[in-house]
Amino acid sequence: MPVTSSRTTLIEVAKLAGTSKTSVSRFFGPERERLTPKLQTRIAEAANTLGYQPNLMARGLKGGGSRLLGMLVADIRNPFSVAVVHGVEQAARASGYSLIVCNTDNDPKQEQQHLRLLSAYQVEGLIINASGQPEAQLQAIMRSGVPLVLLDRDIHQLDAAVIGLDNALAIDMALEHLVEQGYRSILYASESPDYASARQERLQRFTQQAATLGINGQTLILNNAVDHTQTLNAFARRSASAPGAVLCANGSVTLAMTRSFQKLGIAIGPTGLMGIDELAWCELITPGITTLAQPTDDIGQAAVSCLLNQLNGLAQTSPTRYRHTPRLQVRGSTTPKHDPKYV
Amino acid sequence: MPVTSSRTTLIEVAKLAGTSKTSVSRFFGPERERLTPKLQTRIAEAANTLGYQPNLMARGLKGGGSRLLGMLVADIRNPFSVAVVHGVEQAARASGYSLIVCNTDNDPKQEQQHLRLLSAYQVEGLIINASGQPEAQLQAIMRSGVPLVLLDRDIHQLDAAVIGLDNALAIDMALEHLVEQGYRSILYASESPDYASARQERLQRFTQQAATLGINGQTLILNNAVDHTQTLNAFARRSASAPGAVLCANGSVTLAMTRSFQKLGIAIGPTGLMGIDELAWCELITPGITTLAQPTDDIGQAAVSCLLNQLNGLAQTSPTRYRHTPRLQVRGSTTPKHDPKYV
DNA sequence: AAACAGATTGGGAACGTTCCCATTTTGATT
DNA sequence: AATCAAAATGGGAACGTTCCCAATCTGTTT
Repeated sequence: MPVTSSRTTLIEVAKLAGTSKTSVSRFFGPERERLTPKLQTRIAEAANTLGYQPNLMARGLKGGGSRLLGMLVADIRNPFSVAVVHGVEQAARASGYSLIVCNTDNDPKQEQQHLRLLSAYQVEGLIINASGQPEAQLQAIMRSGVPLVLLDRDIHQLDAAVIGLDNALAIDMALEHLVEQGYRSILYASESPDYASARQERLQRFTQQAATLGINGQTLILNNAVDHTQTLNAFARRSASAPGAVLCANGSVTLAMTRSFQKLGIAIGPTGLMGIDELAWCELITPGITTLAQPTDDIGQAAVSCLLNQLNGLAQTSPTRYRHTPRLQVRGSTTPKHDPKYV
Repeated sequence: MPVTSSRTTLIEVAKLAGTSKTSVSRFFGPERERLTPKLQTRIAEAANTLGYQPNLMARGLKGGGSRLLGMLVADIRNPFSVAVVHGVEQAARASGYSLIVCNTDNDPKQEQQHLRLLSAYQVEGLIINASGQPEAQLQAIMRSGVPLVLLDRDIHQLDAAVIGLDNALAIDMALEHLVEQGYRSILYASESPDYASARQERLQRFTQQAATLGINGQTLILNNAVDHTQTLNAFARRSASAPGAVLCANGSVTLAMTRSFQKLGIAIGPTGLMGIDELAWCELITPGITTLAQPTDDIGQAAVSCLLNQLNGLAQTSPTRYRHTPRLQVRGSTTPKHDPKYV
């Protein structure tokens, strides 16, 4: 056994098996069945003793396709993103694709760089959870024939499918639940919507529906420059007379709000607390935080199958939106202790 | 602008710039400085108007190296793993490498498959957080000259560097803190050590040090088959007379134990609770859970630089272990309310 | 037995790049 | 002006695969 053996190639396997490179190539491709059983075993043996691994770089070079999917994630430390990555990876693997995941840390600069990188690796499809609005780059990528799917966040002037939560429905479900529980005044807490379309949609639907339903709706835009505890405290104290609830636009907002509740000594429940995105610790905070869980595996799978459809020429007629339905996970944080005489 | 333009190549850029492919190749490689400024601008312009992207597959094929690092993660939904991935990615990017992350979901079968895949992509280095003991495969990879680093979990009979927490030190720090706080009886909760060397090391150090320090040390091995609440309950009730604490071997154990504390109505603090691994929610559980935070960014960086050293021929003389020091994050869960008359 | 169709196999070009080496250009020195 | 060294540039082979097409082999039909 050699101390350092450079990688074995197709040709060496062919030589050992006493056949041609073409046959070995076929053996490892989709045409294995065209080979005589005898030849197949001979090749299998040779490949085995040499420990042969096909070189996917070479395959990717010559027409065969790279069998790679690329994924751009805005924040890999966000549990929601990780859950979706997990779903995407499962689905990709199941279809014989591998995944390169790039994390942009919400930095448009890094986003641009990673996009260049991914297309340099000849990925066959791209799943984008954007931080900025890299429309120009993405348009160029689409023009070069690489299918592309947007995750959670839309991008203006880009004709691509968007996959994510049904944000309007989520807000509706949350409001319905909160109202049903007796809350009459609702504070919607969100990070700055900026370019994140999901945040925009949720915020917009909230203000719209609050008005329609005749709820006293307020919004609180988080922003590390400004301290939001004032607003929150005022809101909670007022709700001693009429129960109010805080609705959090996503997981990190839920984290921030829970922290603030504790710091300010606001009782959870009497003042309601609810969040979009399910998190492992939501059941641990007494009395448990009610959430809308996103079907992350479904979302990941949808992204991959959308890509695969495009790869197989089943291009959708027009860019579609795939809206997924959240699951309501009721816990104690949305049960006011009051006699619900305000209903 | 063509509706669908197949990818532009080096040659097309050369033609447009009125030069040879070699010069263009140099322009995009490390030899750019060897080119006349005039030629450089000419190439830059041509590449720009054509929107040229070097094809990394072709580069990887012909000697130039793939500039890819591979990483195998046992459980991507574990926040600790994600944090390390994040550190690795940062460090890799800083050195001009990209990262393919594969998640094995703790399944040795998938692990094997992903290892095959990664080496097929000609990764130049491999960072392995193993689920099983794929020694044979890893030995083959090392023999083929690909440097390799183990993360958190050692593998028998493999001469590779191991990077992770200084497990003995972590246990010592935890015990010291708990004893200082007045706890005299400590229950060490861990998942089954199996092949996970970090778990083994922690467990072993615990039993050893408990004996040395004259602490009443018990261990509780979690296991989804058996219900552990009995043991925990008995332990907590007994500690009404002499304060006891539960030490959790890692983040998921901390999660499980916190759940159990709540379900059984055990007061956190009077019965101590402490965990290895810092988690976002540990400060939210009243009165806050004391943790030993792992320096995940440092660990990720160490893994990459260890790989890079090997790539640059600075092979360490013998496989090393890089042991990192945890940071103690004290919170209320390790403050018994008792008058410390038992000290 | 000859002829033929179909299945099986093999040779060679091509993919887009890098690297070796040869060639040309530049500028300094005699 | 001639010579020479160094710098700059270019041509061609090679990397390991896939795919096209040609060559061979099998078994069946006339």
